[in-house]
Amino acid sequence: MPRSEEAEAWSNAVYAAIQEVPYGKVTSYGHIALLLGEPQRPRQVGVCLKSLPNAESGLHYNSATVPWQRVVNTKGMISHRGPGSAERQAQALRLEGVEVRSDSMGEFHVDFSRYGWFPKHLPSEEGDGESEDSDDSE
DNA sequence: CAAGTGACCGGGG
DNA sequence: CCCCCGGCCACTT
Repeated sequence: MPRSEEAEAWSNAVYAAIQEVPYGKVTSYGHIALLLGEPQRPRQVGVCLKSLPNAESGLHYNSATVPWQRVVNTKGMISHRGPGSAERQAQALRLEGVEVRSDSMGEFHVDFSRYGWFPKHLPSEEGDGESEDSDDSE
């Protein structure tokens, strides 16, 4: 559990932001941090997910209400943090219709050009042929 | 209390 | 394209 109010506020913000990720879409830790106005702290986003309570916890934010599976790293890959954890995440995404393919190295990969959700794009990067991310109109 | 680690990211070599 | 390094900050040893 968080040690301070500030830490709890941060984790709550992280969970709320992740809930904004649409069903069947994925985003990155870094982008969640960006949405929270803290682009320099993608690691803290992961820390919060690590401490995400179980569905049985009874808390408002838990593994059943927060789509933790929709967050991967900036390379679109799922890192193996624990035994079977990556497979669990991959499976959860597949149930949402997200195509997750595994390479020979046992790592799972998602195609951002098809399932990526990045509502905020950095300025000063415009004009070049980036024919992706058409910003869904909900 | 100090040092190490990590569900990460971007830049430089 | 791959590897290494600094930064960030909570949590662990």
